[in-house]
Amino acid sequence: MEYALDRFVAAIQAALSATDQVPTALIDLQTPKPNIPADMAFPTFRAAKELGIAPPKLAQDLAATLQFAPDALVGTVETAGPFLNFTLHPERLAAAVITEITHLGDSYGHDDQGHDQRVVVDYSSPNVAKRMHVGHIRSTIIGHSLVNIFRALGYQTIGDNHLGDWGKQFGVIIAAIERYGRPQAEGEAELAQVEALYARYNDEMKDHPELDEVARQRSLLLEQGDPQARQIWQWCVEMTLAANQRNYNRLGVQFDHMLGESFYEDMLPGVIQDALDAEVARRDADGAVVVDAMDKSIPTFLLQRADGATLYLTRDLATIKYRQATFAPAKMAYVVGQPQELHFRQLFALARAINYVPAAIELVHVPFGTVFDTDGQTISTRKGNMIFLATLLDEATARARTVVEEKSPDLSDEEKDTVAEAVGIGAVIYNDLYQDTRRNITLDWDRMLSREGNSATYLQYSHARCCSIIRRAAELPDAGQPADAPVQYAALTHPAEQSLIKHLAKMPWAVREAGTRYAPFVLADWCYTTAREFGVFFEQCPVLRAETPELRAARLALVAATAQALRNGLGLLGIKAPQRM
RNA sequence: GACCUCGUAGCUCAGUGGAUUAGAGCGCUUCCCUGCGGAGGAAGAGGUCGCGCGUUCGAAUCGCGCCGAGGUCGCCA
Repeated sequence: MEYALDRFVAAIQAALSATDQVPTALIDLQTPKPNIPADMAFPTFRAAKELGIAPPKLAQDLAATLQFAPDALVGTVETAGPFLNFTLHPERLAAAVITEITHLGDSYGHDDQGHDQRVVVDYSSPNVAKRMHVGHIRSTIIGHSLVNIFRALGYQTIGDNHLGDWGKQFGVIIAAIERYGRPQAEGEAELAQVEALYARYNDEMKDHPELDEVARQRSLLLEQGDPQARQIWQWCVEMTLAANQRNYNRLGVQFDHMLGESFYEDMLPGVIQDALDAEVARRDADGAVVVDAMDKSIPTFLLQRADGATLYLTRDLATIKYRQATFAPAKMAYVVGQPQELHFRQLFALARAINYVPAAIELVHVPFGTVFDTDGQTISTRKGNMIFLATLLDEATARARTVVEEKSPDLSDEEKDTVAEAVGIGAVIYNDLYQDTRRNITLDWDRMLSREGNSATYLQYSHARCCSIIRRAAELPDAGQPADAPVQYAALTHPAEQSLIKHLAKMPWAVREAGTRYAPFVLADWCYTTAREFGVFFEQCPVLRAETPELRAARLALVAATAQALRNGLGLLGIKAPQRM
């Protein structure tokens, strides 16, 4: 895709090249800082040095000879010492950007850079027989947004929920259910009961060592495919999926695959053998399969225990092999907490060493920071400060509902519910996406559900205000402007209008950067700035009461474009944008 | 001890080689409701960009060394 700003940059590069005064390789354009009155700049330092000219002189010479097409998006060219500054042509930009947004609609900001390429995103990955908590929610929200972003960039995106559905703990769960019976509840409550049974069995095991033996045996039976053990396990998986699905539905999350750890069990002996054959792993004296340190930053690790059991890393290795063989993706991304950073470095290094994935394929760990409570403690059941996803969403929605009741009493009950859900869930999502995900975050209700400043509610509110203007415009009698008259974009000369338009033009760049950096916050930041720019415009530029019908029509088009772009941006973050709230 | 991430305003964070005044939000001090939704907008106070040395015409940004915070380091996931 080539958007207005892309054409602007391309025109500058072409014109600079055409002067024959500077080699194309030395043309390095930059977006200047906001205090510089220019939209694109060419700092001539490097080029001037290569050419043996003084930078200001080169800038002057270039400025004197640059030629642009009469319809180019370039407005003015000026030198500022060693800098060559370019501005956008205000009227042409306004027309170009607003028409682009109008024509592309929901796909404004999308791209085709991922054409013919696939990307696998591994995210959410909750454990079976456990409720989802704050850790999973970060993975779910960040991963979902990345899936949206890559899809928008034209990649065929495969979201895979790598369920923790295998392991020793199932021996205990099966034994517990046999001993105490299946819980009789629904959804999240049923899951909570299974958790309780698990804890109860573990407790009882301390005084009755024979129970430990039973659990061990059930674990073995499950691995051997015993029908009864298998059946209880299957029930756990389905029950967990059903409970989680409610959370996913509320968050708007859908997966293409839910291939849990159990799916890869049969492949494990094979990948261990692959590692041994490739001579990147060896069997040590105890019988464990060891991968020796490859590097200072990749210390020794194990692929198989001395007793023959496999490990987390073994399953992840099988997963990589499977994904490569099945999807042949250009990128594989793992949205997993920062504490597992070393694990992924080891995993990726090993996968490369065995040649499971070609060098051209990107293997990326997208780490996210830990969630702490307001006392700086990690969140855990043991500390009694655990917060589950369902509770979080309920609480957020309930709080939003109170505000909706207060601010918009005229909405119907049904509308209030819809808005409260959008606002509450939006706040939860935004809390995980508005800043660099690597940062540790503090779970602070007041901050998370804040409605002011850089918050989801503020963005949604800005969008609703746009919609309100559009709605009222449709109700007003026609102000003498025929509906099909061409919009006079040239009328949009107010600084607040220009600033907003320039910012709307940047959305495609924000989406691309969010993709290359695996950083949804880049897009969140774009949305926030959009809302701010609109806020200024809203105060300074009356739309419905504009001085002339032409100006009103042009501003209306700008408002509609703003709403569309903001809605698209929020959509990529996974946040709903109600028309009224 | 090694490795990873981070250290920017009272708090939470953007900016990660370029251009007199390093940007936001929250909080604080003032303004703006006879005007399209005040869940808004404007203005102000508040910063030796953890410390030091170096590279460069130029460093919050790159390199090295410290200090501080969080995390990880073969038989958990």
